[in-house]
Amino acid sequence: MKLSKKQVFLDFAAAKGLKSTRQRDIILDCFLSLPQHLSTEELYLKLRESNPGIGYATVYRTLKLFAESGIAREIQFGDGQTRYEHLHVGEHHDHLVCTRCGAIIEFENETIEKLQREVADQHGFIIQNHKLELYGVCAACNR
Amino acid sequence: MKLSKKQVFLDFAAAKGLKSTRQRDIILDCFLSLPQHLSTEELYLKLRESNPGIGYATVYRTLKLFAESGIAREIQFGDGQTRYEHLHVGEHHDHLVCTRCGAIIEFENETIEKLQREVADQHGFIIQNHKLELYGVCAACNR
DNA sequence: TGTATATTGAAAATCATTATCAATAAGGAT
DNA sequence: ATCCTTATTGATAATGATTTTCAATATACA
Repeated sequence: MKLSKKQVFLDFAAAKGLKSTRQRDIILDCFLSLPQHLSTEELYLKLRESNPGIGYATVYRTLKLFAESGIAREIQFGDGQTRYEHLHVGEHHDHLVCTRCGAIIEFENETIEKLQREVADQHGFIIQNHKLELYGVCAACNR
Repeated sequence: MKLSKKQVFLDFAAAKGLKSTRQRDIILDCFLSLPQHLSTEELYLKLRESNPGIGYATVYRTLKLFAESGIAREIQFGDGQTRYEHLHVGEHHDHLVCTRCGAIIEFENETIEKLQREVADQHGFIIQNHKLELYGVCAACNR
């Protein structure tokens, strides 16, 4: 059975000798309960609603830990803000980004992934991860 | 016959009513003579070697114009700096980025592009451009 | 309970980029 | 050639996101 993201992070923290803190627990629960692609600031504002005491720096630090632990991934859509999305180990998806309304649609395509691996092989390159984003106008915007 | 990038930019500038300036000419020549994927700062430093008078802001402004004119494209590899690469109209390539030595290898794959268009079609999405980067360890580094 | 160490929050610092603005340069009109 | 309008420049200040600093506090374990 697959471990929950929460457990994955707690294991990571334990292995790294991190102490468990109230703030990290709160941020973890909040992060997991919210939708994908949140920017640090969005999460911070959300957190403040129920926990006014939490500092900006702590949110930044904690999100970086999430990324390091593998339960989240940093993404950038060119708007100058780093966003974080949930991530199961081994899971991967790519994005359609609407340049008009900002909507983000996720997709997966195993054929594309296979071709990527072939390209990498041809160059003797070992892929760790990848990023694929298609920018354009979404269905709702182009009518 | 295909227009040179230099001519493409000059046409763009003329159409936009921009005045031609010594600085822009210098920056254009320098940019075109240097390799791909230069950051603004790298180009700025290179320029200063032969033209100490050119200001930082001018380099930023001019590179933005290059991107607007279509002869260059902004790319970001997650290191916090915007880079610019040369671009012929209609030309497109993707990147293998070595996370160990920082090497950037370009590739093109028409099959992947076709699949991308299919994915977009399925979502009623009109692609304007795309970004595909494979991060990993290059051949030179993994031996 | 004591102690070593990780963590926190507030504020200052940093880094890349952008805006401001007075001085200058270009390109046409006269 | 000179005037005039407008774009451009460079220095500097401002911005916005992220990081660092550091003293105070909390945690884990002996």
